[in-house]
Amino acid sequence: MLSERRLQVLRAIVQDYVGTEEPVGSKALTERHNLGVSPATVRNDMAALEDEGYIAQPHTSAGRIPTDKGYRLFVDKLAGVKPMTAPERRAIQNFLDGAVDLDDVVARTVRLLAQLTRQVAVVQYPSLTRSTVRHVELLSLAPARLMLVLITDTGRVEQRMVDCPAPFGETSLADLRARLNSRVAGRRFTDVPRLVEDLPEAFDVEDRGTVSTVLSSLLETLVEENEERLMIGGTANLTRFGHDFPLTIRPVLEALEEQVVLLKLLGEAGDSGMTVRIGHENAYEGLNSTSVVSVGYGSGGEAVAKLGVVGPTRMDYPGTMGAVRAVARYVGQILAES
Amino acid sequence: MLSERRLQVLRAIVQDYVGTEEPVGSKALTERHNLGVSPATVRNDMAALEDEGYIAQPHTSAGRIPTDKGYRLFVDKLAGVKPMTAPERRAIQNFLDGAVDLDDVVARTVRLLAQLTRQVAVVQYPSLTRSTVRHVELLSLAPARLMLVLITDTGRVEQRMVDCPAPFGETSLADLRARLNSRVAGRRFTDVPRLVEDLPEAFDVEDRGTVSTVLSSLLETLVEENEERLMIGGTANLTRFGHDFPLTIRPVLEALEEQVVLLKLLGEAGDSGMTVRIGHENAYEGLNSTSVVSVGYGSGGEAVAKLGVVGPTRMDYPGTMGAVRAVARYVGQILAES
DNA sequence: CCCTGGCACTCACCGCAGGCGAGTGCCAAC
DNA sequence: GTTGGCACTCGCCTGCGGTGAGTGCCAGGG
Repeated sequence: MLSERRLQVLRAIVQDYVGTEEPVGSKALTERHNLGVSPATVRNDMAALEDEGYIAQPHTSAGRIPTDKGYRLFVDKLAGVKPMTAPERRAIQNFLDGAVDLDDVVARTVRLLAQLTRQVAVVQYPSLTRSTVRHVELLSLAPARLMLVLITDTGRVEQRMVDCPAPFGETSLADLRARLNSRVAGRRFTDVPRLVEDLPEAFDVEDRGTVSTVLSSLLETLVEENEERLMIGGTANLTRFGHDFPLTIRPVLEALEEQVVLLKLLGEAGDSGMTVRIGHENAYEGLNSTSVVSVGYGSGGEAVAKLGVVGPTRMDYPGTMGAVRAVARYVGQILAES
Repeated sequence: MLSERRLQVLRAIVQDYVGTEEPVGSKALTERHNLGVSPATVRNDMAALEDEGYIAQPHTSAGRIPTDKGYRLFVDKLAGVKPMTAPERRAIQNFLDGAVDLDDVVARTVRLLAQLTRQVAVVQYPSLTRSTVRHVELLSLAPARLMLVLITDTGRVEQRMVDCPAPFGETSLADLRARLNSRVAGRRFTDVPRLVEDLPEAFDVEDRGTVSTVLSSLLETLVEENEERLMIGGTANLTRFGHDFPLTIRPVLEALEEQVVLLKLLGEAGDSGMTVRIGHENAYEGLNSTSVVSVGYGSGGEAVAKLGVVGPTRMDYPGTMGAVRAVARYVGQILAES
């Protein structure tokens, strides 16, 4: 177990390194933080921290930089979440309040997060599978061709064509529409399959085929996970990364383009509370020198999707976590209102 | 007027520079292209080309590189559009044929373009203002709250909430829905305002307020230009740019995030045929060292939106133009079929 | 008049050596 | 356990020739 002072030293190293982006030495540490001990003592502590794998030196005779393990300890034990100031909170709220529809909410959230954290922001569209149904609409486009429109409580709209096995009259259509809505409106997506199971039985024999087709189409829409979409922003912030450019930035850009990767990443993060994945903790290789801070957000108390930021492992964790948490909170509010 | 051989020299310079990314000298030119003259002669020609502003030397005693003006001449007079090979065309078609809906078409197109050109691809969603209406749907969410859903022939769906001045009965709603669709279904967006002008008059006095509200909401949706969306991909290709990194890449990433800028850029490009904007020809400063190749695409003979790529001025113009044109063509076909 | 070979010149790039200084590890003393 | 001292390491910067690709100019030949 590390002594209290050694933890303080580690904290100071992380803070200084994040600030200056340069390896930090024992002398500079004692000057900038009043630890009450001499550089020599700090050197001993640093040697111990290095033995434990919390810090490392890029070259002999250079200062120390935190390792992923060091950051991990810092995040878990040494740093809190820095709350947003009142003006910042107001700014967030004002910025998000102007949104006119779901796309706009997501777009604004991405911009906001990117600006606040000066890093790459990732926002997942509210997931279908965890939302509730606001309305199901059926439109007749041709005698045997319907359009199914699904509207969620988060304002998302999914549509899909349905080719019917047999022509389907307007009366039957209205009937189906009414029955469908009375059963599923306001219900959670996960409950829908159970709720509509026996619906075909209420219809005439000749219509049952069509009803079944519509229903399976509806269910497909519900489970279609690959419809999970993302919005990304603030990629220009990647240029602030470091000096060793192309090598660092390239795999990150590639990862960001692979939405599958990002979705997986967000999916793996814990469902409740904030998750911080540091460097090699990210399964995807391209993100081995970045950290991902993510958190769920949702309209009720329940998370329907996630948002977060991707940045260098050398990031201001307390500030970033504060911003991510605050934004998630306000987005949740906005969604609940609309 | 430049002699034929000088044009050949310019063409050779552009080709070599694009290939090697290094300033090209007189000796190397005569070796790689059989111009039939000696290096000394080429030097004279180069001096002339430099006087005219088509090429420049980064430093005294270095080779020449083309200027924006040089590229312009190259694109206009010296280079054709390199057609895709048959296998490439098949690959494009196969890749796009798998798309299941509009989002997917656009997403696939972006990926495809980015891969083919190894540059940043930009695809505009089919614009509302030039498409036709497939269906308008009205849903009653609450007594005085409706949802308006607009479905276009390109498969795009726009929705919008409407708060009514007075409660609106189901019968009136069905009536409005029917009348609205009979007037606008299949018509072009630009014609809609004229077609629905006198619609409120057909309704009872107490409903007219609501009908007007719905109609103005519909018209708003139609003209709302900022709803024009873009999809961008292949940003990782920016890392292939050059050696002088952060400086070059940053403003480009910033420009790409500003969808407004890109939309303006695409909008300014000619409506028909392919447009190439080279370096400083782009109004936006951040793109002064890039070229934008864009072209309209559409389901009929008519362009409903644009797509293109953004890359360094030092790009393979014939190849890029060929890819952009081919992709636009196939996307048009796909849209027409669906 | 245009092309060509020759020639002197420029200047970016490379590798090398030397000096500087931040930072370290170790040790003896408190 | 802490401290000051000290020798050592090594990355970084700077200055310095050497090298070579490339140029501009000029005089001579088709």
